[in-house]
Amino acid sequence: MANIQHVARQAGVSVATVSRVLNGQDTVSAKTRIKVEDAIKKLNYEPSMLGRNLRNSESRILLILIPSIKNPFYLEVIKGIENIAISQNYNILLCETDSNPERENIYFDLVRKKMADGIISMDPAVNVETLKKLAENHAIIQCSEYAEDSGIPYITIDNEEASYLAVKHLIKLGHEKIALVNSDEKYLYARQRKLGYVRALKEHGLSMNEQYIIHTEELGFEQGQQAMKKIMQLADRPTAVFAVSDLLAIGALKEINANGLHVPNDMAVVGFDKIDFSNMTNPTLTTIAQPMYKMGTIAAKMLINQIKGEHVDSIILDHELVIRESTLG
Amino acid sequence: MANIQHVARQAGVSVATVSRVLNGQDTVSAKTRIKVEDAIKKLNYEPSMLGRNLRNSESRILLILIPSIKNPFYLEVIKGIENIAISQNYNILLCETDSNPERENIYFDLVRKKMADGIISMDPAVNVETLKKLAENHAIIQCSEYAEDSGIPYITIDNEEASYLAVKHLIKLGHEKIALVNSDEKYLYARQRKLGYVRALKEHGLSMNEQYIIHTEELGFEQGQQAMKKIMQLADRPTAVFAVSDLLAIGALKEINANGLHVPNDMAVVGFDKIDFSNMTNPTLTTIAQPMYKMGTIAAKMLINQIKGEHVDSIILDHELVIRESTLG
DNA sequence: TGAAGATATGTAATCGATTACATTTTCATA
DNA sequence: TATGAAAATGTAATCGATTACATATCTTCA
Repeated sequence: MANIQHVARQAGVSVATVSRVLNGQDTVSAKTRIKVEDAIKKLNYEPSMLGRNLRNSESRILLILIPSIKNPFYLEVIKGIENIAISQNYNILLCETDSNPERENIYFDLVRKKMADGIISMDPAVNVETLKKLAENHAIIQCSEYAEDSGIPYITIDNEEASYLAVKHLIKLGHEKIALVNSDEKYLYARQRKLGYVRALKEHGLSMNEQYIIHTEELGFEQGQQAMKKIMQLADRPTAVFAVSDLLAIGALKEINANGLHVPNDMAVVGFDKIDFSNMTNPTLTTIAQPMYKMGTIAAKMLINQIKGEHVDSIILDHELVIRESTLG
Repeated sequence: MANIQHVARQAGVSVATVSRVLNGQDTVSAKTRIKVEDAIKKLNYEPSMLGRNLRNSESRILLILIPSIKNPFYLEVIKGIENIAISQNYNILLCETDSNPERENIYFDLVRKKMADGIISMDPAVNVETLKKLAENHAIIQCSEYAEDSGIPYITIDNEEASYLAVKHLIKLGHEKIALVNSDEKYLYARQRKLGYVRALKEHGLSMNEQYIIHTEELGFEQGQQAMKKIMQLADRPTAVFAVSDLLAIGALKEINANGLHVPNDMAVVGFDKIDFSNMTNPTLTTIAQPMYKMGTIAAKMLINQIKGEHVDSIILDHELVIRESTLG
């Protein structure tokens, strides 16, 4: 396959000139530019990014760290990232850690080895210490989930406030016994969402029942079903459930249906994320909408700016309660 | 940041020796190996893949072309690809074309420019001519969707047979008026699945009603709903629907529910792919299971073998009918 | 016409690894 | 101890681009 030397020879110019044409520099005369372009066409030449990248010490690849590709929440964010990336001539390497530190390390190595120019971390299970160390020498943005004191810029929503909003909605509807299906509280977002839940209860004079709080290992349909099973068995059964993920909420919904109970009359359900599925369930799911796509675009812009050496500030985006059948009948 | 020269100097050896240690060659004495390893540790050295890749004329990146990241079918396949890739020291670049030729071309360019070592194409809307031309100089595997006469190896299932199986199942249940929600027949899989549908009808002496065949632009919930709306309006309404994607089937399900009809008593539904969500709907969805994960692993192995210069043969995997509530009550 | 300045082009170093080939060191054996 | 083979290490070319700096060519105007 042809390289820049061949093109130079074919066009009767030096490689420098070819490179100038390639990069659209304006110091090339029209005549030589045409000669070079002809040679390029004739030889079917495509510049190698391997050479260019080495010379420029960049890979033009952005790494996206997610726990699981199966949660549609991430997909919408990724779409946002991707569109910005493409428009700026970057490409994205999607890295699914499965919350497995070994996997994570393989991907971190890509940055260390210059195979990627920066990281957007969306993995709540990420090793914060490693991330901090990496951030000393590399561009990193935290998206959605973040470590507060890490000094690494992040973009997210106000999880506590969103959760508060969801629970308040249920309280306003008259519910007094509200279950919380949360994920492991080792994750910041889980702690924040619990805080919102607690605050809403307190503010409306409702007492908190520890039995009403269920923790799940992962965010999935299965886990939602399991959690709901536990809730169903409670002596003093709640009349509403707030799940911190639509996936959990949909699993819960299925379990409630399986028990012959009616949603929302017997049990109201609120989810989180507003994934596409949440509007396909029967009944449709009340949920908290996050601006996922926007979050992705901004995260990408932040990262690219950071790669350029600019300073970037953390950002908190708005959320919204979307009321549908699972709380309104 | 340290490079191989620095390490060599620090260890008092040549770069060749450092490189040998790096690549685990056994011609290095234990003594020097330790010296070099110490130097590496001391300097916090990480070999740059940019240098290595240029020298080796490889990027160790595999490109995966999918139409939309939103269809969970692809996700499971991708998981399979990813696991094999990682185990063989490759990484995957996920490329969502949105069936947009411009996007597609951006991604093809990555291969032309040596930024990727090969392609797994899963996009039915791919430009076959371009793909064929690319295949002359680059490693390419077609996964799930393929062009028959392209000469490019593929891995897929027997779409016609799978479709036949689905429709036969409905016929056996006594249905005689069966609608087909298909995607655009410019795609091979759509034509194949229609063939299976037609064959099942014919074989059981049922006449084909063109009105019962609906085509959709894309595979999504929306399109499924729209298709079902049309079916609902038919004078002689079918009693069953076979949709060529779970997404379409789930959209249809929603529309049927919205019309106050009962599934499967008033209208039976069969989908295709067995995505996770198909078991969460109410009622759960009868569907054709494809071995998605396995398909991914094999596709990745095929591609890597092809990159190595080996000859690879096309493969057809088994499918399976999964009977659930949407046809059985 | 010729000198200064502007414009166009070329030369060669560079990015950071790998590796063919050359050279040195080690070691067993005569 | 000398010798030759085997083992260890080094030298320098190479992958394919970019770019600082040097040089050549072209304009312009006194």
